[in-house]
Amino acid sequence: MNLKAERGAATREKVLAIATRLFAERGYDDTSIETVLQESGLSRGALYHHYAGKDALFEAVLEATESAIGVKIAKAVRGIADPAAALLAGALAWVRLAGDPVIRRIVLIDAPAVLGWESWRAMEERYSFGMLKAALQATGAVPDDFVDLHAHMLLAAVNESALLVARGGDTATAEAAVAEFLRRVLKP
Amino acid sequence: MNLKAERGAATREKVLAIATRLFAERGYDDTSIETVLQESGLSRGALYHHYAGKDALFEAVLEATESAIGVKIAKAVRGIADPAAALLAGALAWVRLAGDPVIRRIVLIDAPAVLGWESWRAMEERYSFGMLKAALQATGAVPDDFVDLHAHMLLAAVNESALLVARGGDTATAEAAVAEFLRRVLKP
DNA sequence: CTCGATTACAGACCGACTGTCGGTCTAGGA
DNA sequence: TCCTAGACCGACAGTCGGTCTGTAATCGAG
Repeated sequence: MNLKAERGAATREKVLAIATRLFAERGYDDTSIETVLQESGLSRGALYHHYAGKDALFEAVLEATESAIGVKIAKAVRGIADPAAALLAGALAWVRLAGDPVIRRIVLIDAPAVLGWESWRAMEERYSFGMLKAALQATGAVPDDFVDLHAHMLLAAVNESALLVARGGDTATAEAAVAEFLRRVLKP
Repeated sequence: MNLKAERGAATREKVLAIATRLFAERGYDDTSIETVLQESGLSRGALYHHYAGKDALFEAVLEATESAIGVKIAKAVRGIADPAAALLAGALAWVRLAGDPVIRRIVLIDAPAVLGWESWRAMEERYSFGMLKAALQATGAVPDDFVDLHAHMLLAAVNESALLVARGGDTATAEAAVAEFLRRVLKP
């Protein structure tokens, strides 16, 4: 049971890569399973053998993307001792990452509508939001009662900046604005 | 040109109301034109005579909803002289409004994915965002360079709180958190 | 009042898409 | 060697958005 399992994994990976590209380029609705099939050279049956449906395929793509983001942000924060500085570094890294159209379209725009807000939120909790909340808690700058809500608001604010940059806004200004915004929120 | 125009307007209004309810209950994707047709007793031809397509119908629904929101928030702010206080009042009103599933699903979740982020942003600009930005500018609490970006971030943050409340969070806590958040952002 | 133009509405029809289902093939353990 | 499980195949059904042709009623000009 090795060759078979490997082949299966390779197929899943291939489909995942192609689907990621297509979802990012055209969005979820305008990406047909048919196209994924054509570009991957796979048959319908094969695809539906690995993924339960179009939704499930998207969810797998999202999961992989979020995971990759988590790794990159963790790398950007590594070695920074001061919690506030780490928070800022992470936020800025995220703003830069969201310039990537893949992340922009899949994670920020389509995901809530496709998965439903609940599932989307649950996944964010496991990745970017979880990290941000822990960092915010560590700074101790926010009353305990508000840590959760303020973490949500901060993440939303930073996401918004990322989207603005991705639309073609000035990156430098956006990063300065995020830094200033964060400074204000962290200083009572 | 009166009876005909009136009948047309009445039809549009009727379809709009039904579509609004369905979009809010099931979301854009899971609402079929067929269902709208059944519930309104209209024919396909009639609907496509008034609206260019499903997208256009959704856009009309969104426009009407945003407009209604604008009116309500303007009412909540009316008579408050202090810009910062008005900003806070408007934000809290918006948080409460977003408890309405219609607003939640249509404006905050589906709109960006259906219209595309650009068009969604353009419409927000004409309504809630436009008001928030003007109010923020009036407070003079934020450097001119950052007014636009901070307005975006604030709106996103407040939207997020609204979504959390709508999911079943504690309204009182959320409002307190928003107030505190706003206070921090406005005080350099 | 007459008559062409315009508008509201009707519903058959088409193409595209998603998801299902019975079946084939092959690797690898018993 | 045999037999099971998993990878893969492709025809098919059902749904849905959108188009097209046709009909009835209203409107405005003459």
